[in-house]
Amino acid sequence: MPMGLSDDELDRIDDLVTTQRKIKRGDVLFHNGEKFTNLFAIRTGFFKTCITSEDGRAQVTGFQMAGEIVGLDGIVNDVHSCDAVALEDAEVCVLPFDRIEEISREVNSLQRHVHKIMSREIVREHGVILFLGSMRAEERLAAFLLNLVQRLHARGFSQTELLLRMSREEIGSYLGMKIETVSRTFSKFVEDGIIEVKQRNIRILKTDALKDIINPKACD
Amino acid sequence: MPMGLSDDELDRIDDLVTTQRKIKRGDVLFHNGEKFTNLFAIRTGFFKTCITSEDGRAQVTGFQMAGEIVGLDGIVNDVHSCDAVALEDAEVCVLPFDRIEEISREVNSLQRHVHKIMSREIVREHGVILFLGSMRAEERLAAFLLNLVQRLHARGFSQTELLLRMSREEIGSYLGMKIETVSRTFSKFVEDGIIEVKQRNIRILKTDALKDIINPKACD
DNA sequence: ATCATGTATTGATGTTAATCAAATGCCTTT
DNA sequence: AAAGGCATTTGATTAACATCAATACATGAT
Repeated sequence: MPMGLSDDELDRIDDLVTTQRKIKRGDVLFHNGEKFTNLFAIRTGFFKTCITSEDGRAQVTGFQMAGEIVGLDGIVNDVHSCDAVALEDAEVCVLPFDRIEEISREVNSLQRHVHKIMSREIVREHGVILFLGSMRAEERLAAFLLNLVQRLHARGFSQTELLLRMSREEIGSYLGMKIETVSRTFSKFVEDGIIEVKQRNIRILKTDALKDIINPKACD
Repeated sequence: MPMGLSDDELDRIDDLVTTQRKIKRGDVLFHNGEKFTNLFAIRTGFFKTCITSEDGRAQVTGFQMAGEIVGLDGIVNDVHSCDAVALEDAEVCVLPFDRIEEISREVNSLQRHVHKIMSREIVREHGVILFLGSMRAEERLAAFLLNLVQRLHARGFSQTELLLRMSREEIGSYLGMKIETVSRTFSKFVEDGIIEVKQRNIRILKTDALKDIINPKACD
């Protein structure tokens, strides 16, 4: 939370971060139906959030990495409505939400920050809705890879290389396609010389080609 | 906003609702790229929100009716990232967001309310992601109809009859399917005796059948 | 009422991705 | 190293939906 804050304000925010929690790969940070009391700021590691409908249909709704906040779904009904699962060993800061509300009454910049985080999540989901509603398989995977690499780059990682923390199945669930289609689409990108794939290691050879797939160049 | 509030608190919230705005059918309440300053509470009428990607792909992200709030997408970057269009003549309360932040510092229940509204929108979008990612055409349309009629019923309207405010095209965009598929799916429901359709008037004959479509009964 | 325009339905065909099925490769355990 | 269990890839077929095309219907303007 890098903002111009007074010492006093910083102290207040320090109060907020009381506990940390370590989560092992595969473990659940919170699950659907669990009482909501905390938001979680991811310090290290990688998570997925997923919902399950009554009939057992599962859907990955997002992948979260260091610096991002999970748990916002729980605020509305004081109950979490999705699961958050660690895709690798992780550490999170536990942020009691009643404390957040309390402090954000006094520290304007925290209040603003909380609002922006929630709004950002809404806008992010708009993007997911866009690609699920209107893109074909290749476009979805291209958008997914570009989004991941862009977020990783913002954290100081390579713009061209990434290690997928999730399985093909989880990618498929997120992108609304079956595992076979995910695999075939990766293979197609490799054939076309756009990426290299070694298991979960991806090297992007032609970023522009990925962009072109999503946003085909008008030729007239 | 029905909550136990003191007179003083109610006065503060009255302050908030300074202006009302009338919007004609087809007119835009706010559009992508416009500076964000206000949220809008829908008093009467019906809206759609939609985003457009760079290459002109359009996607309806939601339909909003009386009592719901639009504009939350604008908070994160102080710029709206979608369009809100009236599908019928409408009236909205204009809620300056800086005033909301100011007052919600003092009136805890307003603060809580704002947080819940934003969280509710996040959870709603999870639901959209679920059906876009994992449901087939019939399931999507069934879920759409049930959701609409349930929201209308909560506002005192019929549980079985509804007037669609949006075109087949807009339904299709929201549900990630083409207009022809929307039309065919309506026709199929009519053939099956599940609904009656007269243009945009829908009468639901078998609510349970719609529920079964989404959530097929296990038979073993 | 008639015409024009936009909206919706229906039919025939094509494309995309799902499904079914098998094989391959990787990683862990013994 | 061998065996077993997953995850992934690849191939063949099918199902779902999109596209193309034509028609019907409804609404508003003249």
